[in-house]
Amino acid sequence: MTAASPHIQSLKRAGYRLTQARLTVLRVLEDERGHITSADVLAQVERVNPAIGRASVFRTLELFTQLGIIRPTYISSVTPTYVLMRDGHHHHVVCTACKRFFEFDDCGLEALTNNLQATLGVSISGHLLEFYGICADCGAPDAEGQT
Amino acid sequence: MTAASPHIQSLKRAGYRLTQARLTVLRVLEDERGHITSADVLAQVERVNPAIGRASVFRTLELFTQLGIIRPTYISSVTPTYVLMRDGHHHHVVCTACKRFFEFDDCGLEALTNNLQATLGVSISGHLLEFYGICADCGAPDAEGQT
DNA sequence: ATTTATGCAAAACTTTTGCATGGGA
DNA sequence: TCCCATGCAAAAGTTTTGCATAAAT
Repeated sequence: MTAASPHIQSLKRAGYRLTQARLTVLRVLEDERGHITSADVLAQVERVNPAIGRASVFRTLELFTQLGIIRPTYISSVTPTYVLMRDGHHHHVVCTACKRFFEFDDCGLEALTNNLQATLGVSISGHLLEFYGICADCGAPDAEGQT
Repeated sequence: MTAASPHIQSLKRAGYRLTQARLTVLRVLEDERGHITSADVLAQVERVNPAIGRASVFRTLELFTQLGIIRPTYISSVTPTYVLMRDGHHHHVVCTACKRFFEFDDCGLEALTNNLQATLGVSISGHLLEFYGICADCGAPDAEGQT
């Protein structure tokens, strides 16, 4: 009954109730290891617990975004892809051809973060770093874009 | 009538035609200095040239995204905010409270980019770096609320 | 016992098609 | 001239309300 996820902690710390809808959405997000479209969250939640309404899923996604638990990004299509912000940050490389992504941990942005906080007077809580490119599998066979 | 913007160059280099719709959308994007929602692009284009249809605006935004000229991101709301990718990259800090953003140029990600290309075998063409935080105006030096 | 959060289903929007026609190269 | 790209308007989706009720704390 104790909240295992640190995300649940921030939820309660912010004064929100831990409901079935929120717990289910969080589990779906964590099961997908942090990359999932809103449409898929909707589908998974319905599969796991059909009693949960779509509206609650969207309301939860918005709440989680506000709390910095997740971040919507556009990998492809209209539907946003949500990434889990572990420790407030997330980094990946997206193949613009096949839309696959490759996460990586070390971003070395601590210095820049501190620098920006000092320079702009902003209190930074997290970041998203997204690289775009063509993965090895999609690799350019044509000779057009030489870098 | 030569294309001044380097973005127009990449458009033509990729074999696409320089049409009124595309030129107008690009101008709107550049006028807004690189941060504008799809809804605002739509509105601005209609204002500048009512003859251009909504569908073409969306088709153009998608094309520009594919070409790496712009990148959709979620600053707030359902509507994506498009950022201009000058030289393929873009960096900013977003205040999660007032949604204002602060661009900055130096990201120091060259080493990481090379490292990722070598490690993952990906050919990287650009990146988006987004910091989240509370700006000086929104962040009360005093703990609680405003007022 | 209090409120907050939910579910439902329709309403509100945003984005996408299909196709004949106009406009670039 | 030859096609690509457009415009139109309806269709297809996705996300958001409003409100009575359920359920966390």
